[in-house]
Amino acid sequence: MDQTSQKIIDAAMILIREKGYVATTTKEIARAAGVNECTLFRKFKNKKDIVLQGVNQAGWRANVTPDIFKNVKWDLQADLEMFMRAYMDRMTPDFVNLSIGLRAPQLYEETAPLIMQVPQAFLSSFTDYLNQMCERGTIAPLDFPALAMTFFSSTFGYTFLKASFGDKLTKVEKEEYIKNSVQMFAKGLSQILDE
Amino acid sequence: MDQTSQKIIDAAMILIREKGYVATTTKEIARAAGVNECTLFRKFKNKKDIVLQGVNQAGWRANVTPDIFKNVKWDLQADLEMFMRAYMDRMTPDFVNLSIGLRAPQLYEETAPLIMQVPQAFLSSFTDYLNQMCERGTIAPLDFPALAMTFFSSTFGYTFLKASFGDKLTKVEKEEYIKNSVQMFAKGLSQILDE
DNA sequence: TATTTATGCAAGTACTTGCACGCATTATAG
DNA sequence: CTATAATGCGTGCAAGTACTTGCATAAATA
Repeated sequence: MDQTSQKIIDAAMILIREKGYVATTTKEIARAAGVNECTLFRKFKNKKDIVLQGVNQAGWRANVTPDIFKNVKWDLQADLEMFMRAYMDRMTPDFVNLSIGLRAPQLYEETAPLIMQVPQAFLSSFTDYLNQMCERGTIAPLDFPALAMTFFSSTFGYTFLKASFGDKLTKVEKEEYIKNSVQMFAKGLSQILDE
Repeated sequence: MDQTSQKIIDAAMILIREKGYVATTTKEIARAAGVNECTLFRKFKNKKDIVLQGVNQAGWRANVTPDIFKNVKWDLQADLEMFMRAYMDRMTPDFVNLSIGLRAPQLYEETAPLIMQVPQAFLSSFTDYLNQMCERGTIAPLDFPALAMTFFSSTFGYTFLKASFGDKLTKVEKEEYIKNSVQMFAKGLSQILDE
């Protein structure tokens, strides 16, 4: 990937996360990239080609991969915190807004599988973790796919809502949210064994 | 509101939730409404005016108001189920997609406060509920704004993810999700008192 | 019946869109 | 230094954009 093409991709992705795919024009992309508009079409097939190459670059994807969940301590509270924080640290408002900006019918079919990779990685890693905790006897056998979905939904939900509405919806900050949520989840999950 | 104007608004809102505000053209709106394009501009100031009148109509807002949370039974498990189900029944994929379609910089500033009303109504109603449950001695005093955010985030998150990815992300169905989530939340909230 | 009102229709405005071309200039590599 | 490739620039295009205008017609209202 040569420097000019990269500048074009970067400019396009930034504009898309600010105003969405449809509203982003090739003229704007060119101006933002500091190149002439026709250069876009020499480097890329068309506008769609630019963003498809963009979403396939590691730099334009939130770095939420299964291996960030590797160093678990098999301590429920500590691990839940790690899972939630790992997602929130990597899924910044920028990535949330980019995901939304890519939600154009013209390309959603092609980008959705990529966007979905992050939730899928989180869910499968976390379900695995719960299963192993169950095998270790730390938590009771439960519907782990459903509970993993609950935990992820609350993690994703907070991230998305914060990115969308900022402090106008809630003044609860990230650390306060993680602390209280994890405490409740940990108790909700482990309590069953105590009975 | 005369019949023609209503047809125009309805057509516009449906198109917007399918392809977003920017990608929806006035020509399409007119065709979908079965009227001539120039009629749009006789009835409304401009394209933006159409959707602003739309979002201000009750029919184009998810009917999540504080009073649907009124008939609480002061039974934690039952009430949590009611809260979550009330939101999910009313916030259909259609409304989720409409909210996303309205996320255009040209009008987000004006629509965001309206879109935010639903989360705000949920959060404040639910925080009130937790406070009253605390006064009744059913649950221990905790950080209720944070925990309300957790509960709402998981409710919203599931709804949003299902609307976005359908069954491709998770096979966990609504009732299964509600049942397991509520059970964990109820235990996570009430358990503190047991100690 | 007479008059207002709502609408359709066709044409046209001014502007933007993605995209293509030729040509001059620069940077790079042999 | 020379040849090749990459780029900037202007121009142009066909189509599409939101929006307007003038006029005919039909329906509702007086």
